[in-house]
Amino acid sequence: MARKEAQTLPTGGRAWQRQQRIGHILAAAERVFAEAGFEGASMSGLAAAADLPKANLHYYFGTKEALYTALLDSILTLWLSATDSIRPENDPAEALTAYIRAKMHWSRTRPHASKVFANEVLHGAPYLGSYLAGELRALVQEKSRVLEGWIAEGRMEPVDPPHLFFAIWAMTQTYADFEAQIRAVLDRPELTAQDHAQGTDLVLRLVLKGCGLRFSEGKRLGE
Amino acid sequence: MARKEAQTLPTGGRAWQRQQRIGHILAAAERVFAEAGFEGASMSGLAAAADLPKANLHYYFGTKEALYTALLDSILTLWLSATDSIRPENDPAEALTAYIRAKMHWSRTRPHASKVFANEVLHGAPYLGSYLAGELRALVQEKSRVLEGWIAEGRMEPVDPPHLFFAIWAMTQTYADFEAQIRAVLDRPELTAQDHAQGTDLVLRLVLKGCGLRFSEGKRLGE
DNA sequence: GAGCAACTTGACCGAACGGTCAATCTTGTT
DNA sequence: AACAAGATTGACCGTTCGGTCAAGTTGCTC
Repeated sequence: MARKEAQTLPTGGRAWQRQQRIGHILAAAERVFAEAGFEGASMSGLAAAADLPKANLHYYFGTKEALYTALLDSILTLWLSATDSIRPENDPAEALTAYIRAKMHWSRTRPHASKVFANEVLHGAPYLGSYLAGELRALVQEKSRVLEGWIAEGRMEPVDPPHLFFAIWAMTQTYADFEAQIRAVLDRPELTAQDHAQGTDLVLRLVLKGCGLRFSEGKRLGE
Repeated sequence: MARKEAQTLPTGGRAWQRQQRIGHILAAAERVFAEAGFEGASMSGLAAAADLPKANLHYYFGTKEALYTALLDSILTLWLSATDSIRPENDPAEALTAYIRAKMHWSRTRPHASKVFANEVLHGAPYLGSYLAGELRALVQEKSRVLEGWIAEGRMEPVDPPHLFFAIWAMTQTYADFEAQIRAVLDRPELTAQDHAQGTDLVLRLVLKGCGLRFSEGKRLGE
């Protein structure tokens, strides 16, 4: 799956307007696909969410499947960028803290994107299978080697790196994907910034202490 | 949502055969709804999976929605039973270990049930909303008081109990719900018993050490 | 074994689905 | 101002959807 980024286009031009429309449609589609899933979303529903005629969506994307994969594609760009802090020369506690905070922040600010991804994987990743087995797997292997290096140097306790990633993904994304459950249990009309802060604290606590690293409650980077 | 259990029926009787059929249809529906979601599953697909004519499913359940909610209902019975070990008089480490092992075992043996539940919550829990806000919320409040008791007695470190439950649910259920992702990253045709054992070890490590409790790798109850 | 309720099922229905298309309007270029 | 390429859209199409129904079969009761 190729991922190309829009280079800076002269504002107001024909191609620029095209990018605007496509971005507008994808933003609406993210909401609809997140709430209804691929099968549950209808082209007329997607069109209504974008406030455009259905035929217009077909003009830009051809098929529902193409619109969906274009959306997945745009989401993956975000997905891969959060592991930057995990590098051999960094401090393990600071690197993991930064990674977890980034994932939690992403769950808070882009819950729909997380849900679209979750729905795709939940149903067997029919469109994302090759990405998972390719780019994601390679990324996990690379970052796992970094963790193994830290373990070998005695800078953290021996934990299985891939499974640690699974645990971190699960705990952080649950605040987006299973938000309905968390809201119900906490009896909130919607999750507050404080709920997310408490969740972040707990995830940091479990991961850092689980890896034998120091953890101090409520700590922010730089304190 | 009422939950009634089949009392022992005389084998081979009229009512007994009816229960058999219903159980057979629900078992097939669990697979189909897990793989396709509510909207993605079709009545003809459900009928094919159960190897019965479509009209026969309508005879027993009336509508697709009724079949789906009957399935959810049967799943919830399992869901609520795993927290039994969390009682004030038990040892915190042993209670949490038993709970996590139960949840992990359930992810391994009933992955489809987990996926159906996950799909429902992911899309806003339209049918499960009242259960989440009712029975589940009450259960979490009750068990949270147990944890708070342990914390007050100094038997574990202060962690936010509801968020701890969210974390445990997320980490354990991820081995069922996001199995496609884990399989891809680990490069497996399917998850092995050892993969689950390593996952269990990691979840136990994070939770026990995160709560300031002792953790020894590979430990089983009674060792 | 007659009668009846429970069950089974192929054929069918209106609605909604994803997708197509030709007619029309807009816009950058010359 | 003229023109071509791009963009817009209402109307339409074949398929599949969830659901219904009537005709037929089965099995329990008396």
